[in-house]
Amino acid sequence: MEPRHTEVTAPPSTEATHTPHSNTVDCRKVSQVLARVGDKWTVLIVSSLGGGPKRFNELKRLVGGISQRMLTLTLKGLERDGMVTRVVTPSIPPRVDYELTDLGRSLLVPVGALGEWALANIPQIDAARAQFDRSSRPAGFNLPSFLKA
Amino acid sequence: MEPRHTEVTAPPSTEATHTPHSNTVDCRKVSQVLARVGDKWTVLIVSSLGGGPKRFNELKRLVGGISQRMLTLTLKGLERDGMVTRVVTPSIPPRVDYELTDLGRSLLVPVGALGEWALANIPQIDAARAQFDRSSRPAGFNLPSFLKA
DNA sequence: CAGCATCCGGGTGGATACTG
DNA sequence: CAGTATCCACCCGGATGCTG
Repeated sequence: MEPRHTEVTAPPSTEATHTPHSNTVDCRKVSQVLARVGDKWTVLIVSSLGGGPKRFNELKRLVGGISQRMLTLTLKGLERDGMVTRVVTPSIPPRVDYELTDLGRSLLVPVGALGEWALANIPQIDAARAQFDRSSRPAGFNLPSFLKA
Repeated sequence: MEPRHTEVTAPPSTEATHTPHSNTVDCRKVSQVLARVGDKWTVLIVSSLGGGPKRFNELKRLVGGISQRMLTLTLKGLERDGMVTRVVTPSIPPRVDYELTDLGRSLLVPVGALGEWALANIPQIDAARAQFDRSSRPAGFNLPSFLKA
């Protein structure tokens, strides 16, 4: 699909030739971060870890509804991104603790802000949806499920 | 999959019986908003609209790499959520303008904060990824693509 | 306990062709 | 120009079974 949105805010000016990092790259990377934050489990896991280190099944219970597959995968992704640390205690039975890094904790700040926004504006969103559905649905059209939930 | 994470920060205490809205519901709705914000196109489109009203193909060019299908779908979803307005001018050729509502503009604030965070911390993330890949990849394992990009 | 490997269904989203 | 309709490939993510 090759996203190539050269810029979003400012028009391309002629002084963009000598800077080693075109903001195109930044824009792409920001989108990546947004995508990670927006994925189904990341925020839930990071939030759960906000209360301190947790073990694998402990997290599984806290998040609720996640499969081990996705928990493992998401944790590994977060570890790769430097958001969480994974500490193995080779005992029997084995013990693994996951903990937020400073980077992971710092992420909680803007994410929390977004959460606050959501909490404050969900009534408006719900109202808009209800009205939209009342006007448009009878005419016989519907959105794909992933945009409705 | 039925996410039922009763709480994320505080343990379930016995005083959660008389409030009409369990925070379970709120938590689910917040996740929905996060999912919307994190989806592939929403933020890009909302950001593009931040500079003022835009027409359909204008948006398509600004976002860059989006298919009309997804542009239409995402715009309709944003309209349903009360984030953008859609104004049709029945001329030949037809003209349709999309514009952010107050709600949509207010979303740009926390999203901008997240963007700032991303911009500030991407170097750290990249460094963590590079190191992680250097240590773990040789051993012969790899993450699914959607967690790597 | 803490995973990994495999299978597999459903949904997401791109490409293409057609309409008002 | 601004969409709609259809087809289809890919991959996310759940369920299950097996290891150390």
